[in-house]
Amino acid sequence: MHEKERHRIILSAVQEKPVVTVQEMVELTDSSEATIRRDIAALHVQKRLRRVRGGAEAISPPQFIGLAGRPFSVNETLNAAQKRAIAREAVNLCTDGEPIIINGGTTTFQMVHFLTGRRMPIFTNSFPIAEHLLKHSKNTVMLSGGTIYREQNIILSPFDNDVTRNFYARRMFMGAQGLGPLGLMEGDPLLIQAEQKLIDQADELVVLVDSSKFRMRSSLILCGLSRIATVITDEGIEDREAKMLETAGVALVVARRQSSDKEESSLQA
Amino acid sequence: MHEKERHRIILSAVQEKPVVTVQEMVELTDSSEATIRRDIAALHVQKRLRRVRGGAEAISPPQFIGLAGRPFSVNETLNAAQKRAIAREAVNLCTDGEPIIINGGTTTFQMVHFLTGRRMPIFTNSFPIAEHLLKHSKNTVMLSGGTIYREQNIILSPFDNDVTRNFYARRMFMGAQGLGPLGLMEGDPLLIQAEQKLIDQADELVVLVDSSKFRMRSSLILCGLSRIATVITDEGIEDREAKMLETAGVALVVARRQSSDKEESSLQA
DNA sequence: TCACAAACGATCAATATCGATCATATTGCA
DNA sequence: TGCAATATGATCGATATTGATCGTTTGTGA
Repeated sequence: MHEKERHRIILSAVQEKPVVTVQEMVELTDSSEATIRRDIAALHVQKRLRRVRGGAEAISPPQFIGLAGRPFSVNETLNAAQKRAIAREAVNLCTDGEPIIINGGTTTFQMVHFLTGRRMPIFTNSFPIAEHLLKHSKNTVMLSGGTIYREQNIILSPFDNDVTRNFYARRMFMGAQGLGPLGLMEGDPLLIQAEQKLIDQADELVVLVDSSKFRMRSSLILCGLSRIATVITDEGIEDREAKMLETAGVALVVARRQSSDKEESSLQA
Repeated sequence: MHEKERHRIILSAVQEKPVVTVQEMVELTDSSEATIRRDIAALHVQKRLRRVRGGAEAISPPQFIGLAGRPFSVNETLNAAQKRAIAREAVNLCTDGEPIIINGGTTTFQMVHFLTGRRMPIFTNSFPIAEHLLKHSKNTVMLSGGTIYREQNIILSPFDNDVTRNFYARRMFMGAQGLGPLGLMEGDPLLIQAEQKLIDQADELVVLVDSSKFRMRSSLILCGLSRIATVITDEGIEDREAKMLETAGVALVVARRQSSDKEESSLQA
């Protein structure tokens, strides 16, 4: 990873959250603490961000947290490391120029950081994802039309004859609330609606779920395992669960966390 | 491969990605590192790109142009006071609960400041308008689907059977590049396309133009005067121009610049 | 206040990149 | 074809960047 590239990612991360820790940037850029510190110092003298103990913050505090910041406050900080590692693997599956669909969600949102240097047509129903990609990348961004639901951060239209139906991609990336033998599960009916609109617009369905999702159950089934091409998860996946995916013919990618994190205790929480 | 050929490839790569490494260019052109370095050096002195350690980056944006910041930087600062006064009058026409359509543009963008305390369904094809309303108001925001064009800051879909067709409003607000006896004129074909999609989705068409627009001419006619219900402009409008509107049955609102602006007024100082 | 852990800055070795030089290949021209 | 001019590729020493280590500073909680 090169200096400019790192600077881009760091600045993009600082836009996201009011304050970003050195550790987070280490994970994002896959470089060392020392390098990140040097980068922060350089960007600080360039007045592109403000250096604070533990990390960096955006230069202009009157920035509203707004929409993009909201997903973080709820459940983002907890499994952030896993989600990022999973998102990194997801982006690694992509080839420049190849169209993709990204369904809104906190895990899929993490993909934006790794998409900054890419160049491809990206369709999404998530306003924050579109916003971030527009501001921090040169990808072609396509958005589904409809009402913006603030709580779920997605755009949804009651009409079927939408631009959505005209976009076709090789891969679609999505998160979920749970993943079991019956298939992909979601809790929010609104999300189900949004996802079902997109799910047939791509050849391969790639599901991004941290390993805790294998033990979650939910009332609403979105689709069966057979529809899923690939699952990306973290090292917490158990053999039994991996076996289940294998039996169903689902490819499995296990994302390893880059650095030695002591958040390993997050399982008991 | 010839020198010119490589230069073309390198420049195109730099346009697409903000930063390109020497290694990537080596793979792209199938030539050696030394050659690429020479090429980069040559293009650097020609100011066609900027040389950085490890590769090259695009010369133009050392900063992210971003989206929300752009409309202001171009021609916003100059006529900001007028535009804001016009936008205030436009919002004054609205009633809470009554759906409206706001077409993208620098003048219509100013409406967002006066919509913060309102509560109505707002449909727009402008990403910055949607972004601002989401972050700073509680209005219900609806967005048209499609590709986001960065230059014009609008969202446009090549398909007609869009969610757009299902939203109907009492009023639609739009700007224009010019307004003359022949009707409403626009310069950018892309904007024309976006506007024509929306124009029939509202009863009343409200046009926001500062008075200089009466003396502007443009090649593309969007619609005739008869289609326009109301024109909002500033005190610079001349009698002859006001007469023209009256004859065509267009209501005219002249926005006076308020010295009692609660916003930061650029006039006082 | 003290003890402890996290964050920091400095240093140094490992690595990557650069610039210069020279050998080789290609092109243009007589 | 032969020759000169130029472009390209390879090598190597010089330089810059990176990552790890270690001692110091800062913040936190008992």
